[in-house]
Amino acid sequence: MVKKESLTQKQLNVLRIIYEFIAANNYSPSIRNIAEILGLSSPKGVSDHLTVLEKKGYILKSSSARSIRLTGKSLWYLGVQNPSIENNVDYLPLLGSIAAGKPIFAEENIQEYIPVSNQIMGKTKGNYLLKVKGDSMSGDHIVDGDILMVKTQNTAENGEIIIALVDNEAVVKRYYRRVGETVELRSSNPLY
Amino acid sequence: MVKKESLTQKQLNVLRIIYEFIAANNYSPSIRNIAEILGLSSPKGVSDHLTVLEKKGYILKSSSARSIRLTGKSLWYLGVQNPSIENNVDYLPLLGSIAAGKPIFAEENIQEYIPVSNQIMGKTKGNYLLKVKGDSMSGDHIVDGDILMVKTQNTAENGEIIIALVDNEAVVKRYYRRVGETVELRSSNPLY
DNA sequence: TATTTAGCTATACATTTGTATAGTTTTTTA
DNA sequence: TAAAAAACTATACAAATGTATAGCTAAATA
Repeated sequence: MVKKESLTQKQLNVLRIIYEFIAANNYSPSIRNIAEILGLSSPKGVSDHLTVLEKKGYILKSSSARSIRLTGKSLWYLGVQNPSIENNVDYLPLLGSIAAGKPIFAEENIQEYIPVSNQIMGKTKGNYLLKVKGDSMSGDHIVDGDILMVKTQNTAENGEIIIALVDNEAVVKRYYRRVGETVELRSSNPLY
Repeated sequence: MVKKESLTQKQLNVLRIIYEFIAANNYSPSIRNIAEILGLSSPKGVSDHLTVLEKKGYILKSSSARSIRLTGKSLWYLGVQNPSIENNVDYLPLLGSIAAGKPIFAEENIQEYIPVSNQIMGKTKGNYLLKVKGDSMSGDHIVDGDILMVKTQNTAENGEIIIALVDNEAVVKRYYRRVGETVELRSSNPLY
């Protein structure tokens, strides 16, 4: 939970200067760069500001030179595009449903690439987005036209919603392991 | 047409290291950072590489610390996303549901900031994410715990799903304009 | 073959840079 | 009104950092 951390006028000013410097140069300002823009004669003033801004969650910094990064919070607060992203976004392919017989990962089936936050999807390789066709999973509120965020993994728990490849077509089902080697894939819509 | 000034294997390697460092840290590596990754004992070796890479148009640098930037040419050459300027995601606040009486935009209600692709949300200001509480809209497959992507606009069409502020609490309903000045907000779950 | 380029080592050096110490003044807040 | 927080000045310092000097070897080029 983000705490109530409003900024003073001067702190906001420092944040703006950092944003503008990065937008103009593509690398972080040094503490003395900021001091000069503000007209301050000592680096300590700016250093204090940066400490507060980091504590309030508006910037990230390390001890190495020119390493100030703006967080999502500050980018939203400033109402600007991010010149340097805090967390990476991964471009995931949006897979549609293609004619039977062709594998879903065929290039004709990639509709577009959409950036998805790692905060949402994590960094696992092989993740993708899948457009749902049909209403066989409407009992789980997965309906026609929905876009599923699919995590690729090797194992599944009983009862989990999984994507199975049946005859090269992707089907969304619940996974149930049964006695022996058989596996049941169940639709959540009783009509199926 | 971009002129392809070819790189040697080692120069390409340096370029890759710079890309990966920026992608991981969001700020440029120092010359000695690169030397360490390459296993070189002197900064001069890397410095020579950077001079060549800049002459060939793959990087930009200045004399200040950690100021290496990758050019469009090198990003194209590497076949990767731009690690320093990501202009197609906006950071949106994820709003939760708080105790009655407090406005939903209160800072205590901002749970985190999540980057969302402009391909999904567009670039409208004032957009936000809202965590759903309760099942009054389950008929529209909006259920407890879902995250809604909310577009801020001034008008609504009859029958559209909208977020209304009732006593400072956000409620998700369908919007129906009726004769006269009254407006009906309807739940999609008949139990409500 | 002669010359240039690529790719280094080792060392040195002047800045740049983040951080610290020790204060002062102003503005908020309780 | 007293205390705390914010916002500075001035100075110092070690570490980080880009750059330079003076070499070396191997590969590519003319």
